[in-house]
This record gives sequence, structure tokens and C-alpha cells, in this order.
Amino acid sequence: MAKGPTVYHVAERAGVSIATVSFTFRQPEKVKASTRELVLAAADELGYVPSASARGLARGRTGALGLFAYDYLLDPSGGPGVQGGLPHDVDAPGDREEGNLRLFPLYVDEVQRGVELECWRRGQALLVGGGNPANNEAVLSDIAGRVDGLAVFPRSVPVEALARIARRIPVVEVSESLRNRGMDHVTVDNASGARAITEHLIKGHGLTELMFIGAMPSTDNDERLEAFRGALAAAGVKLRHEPRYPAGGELTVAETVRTICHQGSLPQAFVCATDQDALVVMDVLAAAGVAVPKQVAVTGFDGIAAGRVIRPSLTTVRQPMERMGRTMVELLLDRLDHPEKPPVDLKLPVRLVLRESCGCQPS
Amino acid sequence: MAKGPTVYHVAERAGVSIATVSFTFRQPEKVKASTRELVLAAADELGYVPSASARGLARGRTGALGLFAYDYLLDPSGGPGVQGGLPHDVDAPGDREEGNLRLFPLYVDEVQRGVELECWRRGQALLVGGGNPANNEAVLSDIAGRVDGLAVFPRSVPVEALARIARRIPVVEVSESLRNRGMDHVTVDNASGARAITEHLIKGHGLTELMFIGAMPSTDNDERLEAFRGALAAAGVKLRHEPRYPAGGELTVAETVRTICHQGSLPQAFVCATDQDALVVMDVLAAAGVAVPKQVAVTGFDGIAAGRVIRPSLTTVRQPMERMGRTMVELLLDRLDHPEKPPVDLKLPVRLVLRESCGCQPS
DNA sequence: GAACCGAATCAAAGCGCTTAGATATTTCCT
DNA sequence: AGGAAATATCTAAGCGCTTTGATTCGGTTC
Repeated sequence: MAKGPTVYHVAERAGVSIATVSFTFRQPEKVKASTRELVLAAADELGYVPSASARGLARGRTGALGLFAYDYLLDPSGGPGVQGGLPHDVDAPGDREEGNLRLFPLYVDEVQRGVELECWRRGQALLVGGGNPANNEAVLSDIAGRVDGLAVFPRSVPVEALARIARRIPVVEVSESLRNRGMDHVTVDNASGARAITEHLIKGHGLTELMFIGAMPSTDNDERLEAFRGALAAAGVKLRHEPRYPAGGELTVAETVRTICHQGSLPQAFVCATDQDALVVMDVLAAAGVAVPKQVAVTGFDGIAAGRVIRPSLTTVRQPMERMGRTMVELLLDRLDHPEKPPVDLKLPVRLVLRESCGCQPS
Repeated sequence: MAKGPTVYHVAERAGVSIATVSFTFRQPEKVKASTRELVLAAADELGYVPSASARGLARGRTGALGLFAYDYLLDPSGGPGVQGGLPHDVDAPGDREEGNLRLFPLYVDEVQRGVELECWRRGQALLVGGGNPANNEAVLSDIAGRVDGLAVFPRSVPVEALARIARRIPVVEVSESLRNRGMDHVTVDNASGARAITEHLIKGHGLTELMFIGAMPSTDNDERLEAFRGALAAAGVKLRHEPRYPAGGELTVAETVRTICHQGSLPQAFVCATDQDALVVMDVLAAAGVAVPKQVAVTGFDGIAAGRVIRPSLTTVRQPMERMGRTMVELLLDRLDHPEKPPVDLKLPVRLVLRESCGCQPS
């Protein structure tokens, strides 16, 4: 287990210079076939594995991309998680350690998967870092020092810290395009999605008393709310139920809905800012004995897996999450070749997914 | 976007030597407080981010661990995937690109998650690499050059390639402990699990005609089969249905079960080698109009999320997957400190999870 | 056979950081 | 105040690789 063999050892064994060894691995066509085999044989016998540190230092590029994957489930302010309303199970209690909370892949998981797949497809190494809410910045900086480009989730890290990193290497962020100029962004067409789902409720199901609800004010959610309002106005529906936005976590979504149930002032539909919000809403409604979609329709936004399996299944707007991840990788690699191009905001299309919770029939 | 600032720039700006800059970041207590602040200020103004390549080269350690995550779903021989028998959905067709196959986290996903969480908790950087079945070895070698230790899934990579890597850096493998001496292993107590589930069928449900079935002969599966046999023998149950093991994929599990259905020679229970096998079995049975568990019981092994949600829910033996991932990281870090200790085989406990598919009632 | 040429190989200069060991500075005694 | 001991900082030598420009080599051409 002594310190492993280096180019020097291989070179000596093959009777060539270290330059030739390097060429053999990086630009094989520059080396005469016979020499190449000699070197490869020596490398093989020695069990030579090139040091990425040395290469990275010499080339000025590490050849790896980074993903800063913030775990929302570990976030104390993250709310009740995704499991509300899902089928319970005899072995659930005490199984937390083993991933009960993660029965389904979450939004971030699916995007992360896209990043992984695209990196692998392109032979790029991928460093995934996580917070560790304690020392997010230290972790981020550590990752930044290891990679050529970085993909991050919104609000996983302070803006200034991110800006600082972005001065050194390309950074691409999901959503939040309005803030953080100076880096690329991948977003989805929130407006179209929210409009489509609102119009469907109005025209498809003849509902007019719609209420928008969501836990967090984010760029995405704001755009959705805006489009929701627009769709109501366009349809000539007057806003009986004011959009509710228990922003900042003052009032949780659950509490808000619970109150509404008690007051008996239910709208005809809850248009939720996200699927996770919708799951919470449906959970509360079930507990209060309110039938979905009979008494009230519920819609989400995102298209996470859990919404597909829950009963009633969740009508939603699906974001192309895997593709978003892949796109981030593409943007990063592009940016490495063209550092001076102006920052890009790539807006990906969404798709209305009609399921049971709005009143549609499953096929 | 010029090449970023280095220790030299920071040193110059702070009016100290580069050594002091380095100390400020690595061993702050060795630097006088006033100097430290000077350096940190300079670093901050310059947007200094230490280069991990340079550090790795100088220290002989990269400070990162690697995970070689083979994607079984991309494996052409991987069989029908996990979705057999799961609820279908209006938006399923054509949605493949967006992760339909991964509606639930698979075994590898949960283990990977454990690796990630433990790395993050310990402030370790984590490199996840994937095959790319084409050039697995190249990818593996690339990763190996970047990390201090490597975690791999069984049979994701040729044994010799792995052995070669293991000569250079610590490697820990899931399962397969019988092969590949010379590296650490994390396994589970397959024997206890298989025995427990078999005994439950015999004593709990009074079944005597049990049939073992699984797609792949692996160390894990062999141990399970062995314990299955042992449990039958111990219970004095004679083996009416010979353990069926369509090894090597000659006959797929699906075909085997289909044939059995047609012949009308059903056992009282299918004891499957893995949950994925069990899902396939249940899918075929459903298609053949055979009621589970009324006409035949089915059990799995692993405890993947899908088995919890499918109806009837799947009785199985749960592996502590997240913990296995965490354990791999622990072993790796241990091994770095104690290279000469003999290789370890860590056998983690499993837990019998009774659900509907064996005939038990959900609570 | 001298002059020349392309191809193959090599020598050497870093890349940005860590860390012994040397040196400068401060602290604390007597 | 003088000097030893403790502390703070610096000098300089790598770490293993890439890559430019120089050198060597085996042939061609005239």
C-alpha cells in the first residue's frame, strides 16, 4: 500500500521519458504504436493510476463538475415533508433512519438524477456536495475548489457566497432567474403551467371559486400566482377567494387549510403552488373529512412521483426535472468554452397532467 | 473571468508569505489573530478559492471519496425494471425520459443516499461516477485517480479492474464478500432474513409448499437460497417444489412463473430472492388471474420502497440500505487511517417486514 | 553524400499548494 | 538590560502531471 506508482515509475520501466507516458494517455495518436504498447504494459504491471490532482493542477482544469444538493428534508423549516397523505405502513414507525421520508424521489432528487446521467453520458466526473446547514459556505467553497463548474439549487446558499464563486467558475442555478444576474439559469414556464391548470379548472370543470395557496414565496411561486390571477381575470372570474400565501411560514399551509375547513368557507378548488403543498392540503382535507375531488378539487405543480401514486392521484403541472438537470450540465460545459457569452436563462416547457384530484377520470 | 487568484496574490495583498496564507486556512491557530484577519480580508476581497488540485497534489490526499454507481436500469440484461405491477397512469406513456422508471428509489438509490448523507455529515467531498456500460473501466480509473477511497456495487465492474484499484486506494464493496478478498465488504445477514421469512410462511401461515425463485445467482441470493433450504429442513417440511433458479437468465423469472401458472402446478408460496423478482412474480400472477395472497403467497427480499406501496403490499426482509451506505463511508475512512488492518466483512442485521402479500393483515 | 524533412521523443518549466526546517520576532526571566 | 525560550513567519523543496519548444532519428531528395 506504498504510495502508488507515478509517471516516473512507468517511464523508467518502459524506458521512455515521462512526457511520452503522459502522451500515451492523453494523446495516444502522437505516440508510435510500439512505444504506446510498451508504456501501457508497464503501466499495467505497475498498477498505475494517473493522479487527477496533478493533472488538474497542470492543466488548470479539474475535469469535474459539481452539484450542490441541498437537502430540503433536513431543513428544519422544510415543513412536514412529502409523506402527508401517503399510505401508511406497519413498518413505518421507527423506520425513519432507513428512508421512510424518502419513499419517493423528491424534486431535487429527480433533477440531481438528470445531472448525474448527463455527466456520466459525457464522461464528466461529478462531485455532489451537500449541506450540512451548519457550514454551507465552507462546503460550497470546498466544492468550488474542486470543479470546473457548479450547479446549485435555489436558496441553498447565500447569494453573496454564490456570486463570489461565480466570479471564478461558471455557475448555473435552477430557477430564481430574477435574482442573481451573472450566472446561467434553468427555469420552467411557470406562467403557462399555472395558466393551463387554472383554465382547466374553470373551463373543464366549471369551477369559479379558486384559491391559490403555497408555503414559500419564491420566484417560481410568484410567477405561478401571477399567472393564476391572470387566468382568472381573462376568464372573467371574479376573485371570491383571495389568493392565500402564508408567506414566510407565519402560518403554515396546513394550519391555513384547517382553519378554512373549520370555518366552512371552502373554495371549489385549491390551486397549490407546489405538489408538496398539495399533498399537505389533501392530507388536511382527508383528516377533516372533506372529499377530494367531490367537495373540493386540488391541484399541484411540479409532477413529483408521489403525486402519481397517492389516491386520489394529483392533477399537476409536470416540470421536466431530469431534463433540467441535464440542461444544467450542458449549460455549464458550454459556458466553459464560451466564458464571455452573456448569461442565459433557459426556460423549459411544462406539461399539464390531468389526474383524479381535479375531478378528471383516470384512463 | 481571468484565471483566479492564488495564494501568491493573497499573500502579496496581505503583505505576508504564501506559507502564512496556507496556514491561515489549514491551521488557523498557528497564525497570530491579527495576521489571520489580514489574510482573510485579502482573500475575501480577491475572491480567493483554494485549488483542491494543488492541495491534493501537495498533500497526497484528495480529501474526496468516490462512489461507483452502476445503473442497473440501464443495463440491457437488467430485466423488466421495477415497474411491473405498479399503478399505471395517464401520463405514463412517452414520459420515460422524465424518470418514469424511477418512480421509486431503487436499492442502489437508497444505498447511494446513505453514502451521500454520511459524506456530507463528515464534510467529505463525494464523487459519484456512473457507467456508461461502454467504458466502465476507463470511468472507474478516472474516478480512482480523484479520490482517497472508493465504494462500489457488486458486479458493476470486472474483478481484476477492481483489484487493481484496490492496490492503490481502499475499496469497499457491497455484498459479494466471498469473492474479492483484499477489500472491505458490507453485507447483510441474508441467512437470518431468509430463514425468518421462510419460518413465518410455515409456522405463521401453515404453508408447506414453498418455492424459491430468483433471476440472478449472486452471493446474496445463494445465501438466501441456502437458508431457505435449511429452514425447510429444520421445519421438517419436505421439498415438494424444488427451488427454482433460472440462473444466468436462461429462463426469466416471468417466463418461469407463467409456465407454472399454465401447468396449474402452483406452490403455496413464492419465496423470491429479491423484491424486484417478487414484483415480477406478482405482476405475472395478476395477469394470470391468480390472487395474492389468497391463492398463493409471495415474499421478497430487500425492502425497496415500491414493495410498500404496491397492492397487495409486499412482505419482505428489509436491508438497512441507508445504513449500509453510511457504513461504507465509515469503513473507507477507517481504512485510510489503518491501511494494514486485515480486511473487514461487516454484516448488518435485517428485519422481517410483514405485510399483505404473505397473508398478514395490514395494521 | 550533403542537406533537408517530418515524425517521434525528450528536457524542462511550471501549475498552486503544503510543510519541514530556517529565521525573525516577541516574551519572559534573571 | 541581556539572553534563552517560545512564538510567528518565511524560505524553499517538492507533489505528479502537461505542454512547449528543442533534439534526435530515420529516411528522402538532389
